[in-house]
Amino acid sequence: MTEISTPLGFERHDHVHCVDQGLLSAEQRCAEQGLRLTPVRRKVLELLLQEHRALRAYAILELLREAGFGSQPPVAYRALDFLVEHGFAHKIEKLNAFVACAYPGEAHSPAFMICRKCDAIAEAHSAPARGILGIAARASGFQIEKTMVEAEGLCPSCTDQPDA
Amino acid sequence: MTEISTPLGFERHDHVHCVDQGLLSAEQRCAEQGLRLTPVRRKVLELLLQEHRALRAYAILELLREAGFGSQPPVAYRALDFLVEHGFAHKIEKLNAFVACAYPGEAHSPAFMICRKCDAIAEAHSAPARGILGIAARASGFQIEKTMVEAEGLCPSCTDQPDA
DNA sequence: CAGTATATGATATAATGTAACACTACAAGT
DNA sequence: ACTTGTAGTGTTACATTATATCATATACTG
Repeated sequence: MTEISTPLGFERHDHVHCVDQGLLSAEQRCAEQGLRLTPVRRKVLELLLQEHRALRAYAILELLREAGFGSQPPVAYRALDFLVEHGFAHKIEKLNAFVACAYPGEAHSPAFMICRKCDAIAEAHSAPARGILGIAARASGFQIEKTMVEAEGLCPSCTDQPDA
Repeated sequence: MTEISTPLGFERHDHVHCVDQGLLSAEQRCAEQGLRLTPVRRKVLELLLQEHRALRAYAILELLREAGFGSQPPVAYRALDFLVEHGFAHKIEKLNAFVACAYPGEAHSPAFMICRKCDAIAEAHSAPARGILGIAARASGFQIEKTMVEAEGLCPSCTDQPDA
């Protein structure tokens, strides 16, 4: 697993660095904030970091089983809830699936670009509440707490190979 | 059902007008574009127009059953697919539920404000592809085809009654 | 080390969504 | 009118996604 592989932001990169860095920063932040990065939670984060794709809960569950953890749905969902709640991962609503956060630690309002062909996912930032939506919200008295942006389309590789 | 009721854009309004107008404009557009607004589809649209809330597929299914239509999941999902595909309704991914489009006919990229307390929903416009997200997409070579924006928060009524 | 809070394991079940097939309604061409 | 094709409906069966609940285990706190 040391090769340069799957796309992050659709670009090739040193993937081991991703995983190690991701786990490390999660450990640090949990220590700082008194959160418990238990074995299951750590494992799930590791699994997510290994893919720049969204993993579905039951795929994670299967991988957990292989790794010797409990294999009933709540095991995966609880770990995912923890990771999402604390910003280590995000849920892609469109796919009912989960990805590791690409900018852990930084407070941000993520926006996802989802390739409809290969399911690759890149995370960007967004600020919908600053634009027209924010204006509409203020006008109507709606208090925005969280926003979710997901864009569907074609990633660079799939654009280049329209028939593959 | 003639009273002024549920919020649209969180404001009181003449709801009968909503429903009638919605059905009428759908009929017109279907006629123009050679689409078939069959009884099931029309009924589902009517059900959605009656609520400015998201209805889940199985709730719709139940209402269809009461109205004498088929009551198996595909009946509802197929009608919903039709309505969504042609812009008469939208799916709220966050809730796995559906709402009637508030701006049928107008090409638009909807943004939803979802009250986490009472589940009321208002539809606004958005243009995420014009902002930071668009820049990120162009930079990475991602071709945005469709975007989804959902904001979670508190609607005006729920803000005013923080404990209800 | 007792008591409390938090996390895990496991069972069961709920909620959401689809594949596939038989049948029907309707439009188009002859 | 007849037949042929297409799209829509109804139904069965099943797949996928998610939770409630309870029992057990583990970890922090005084």
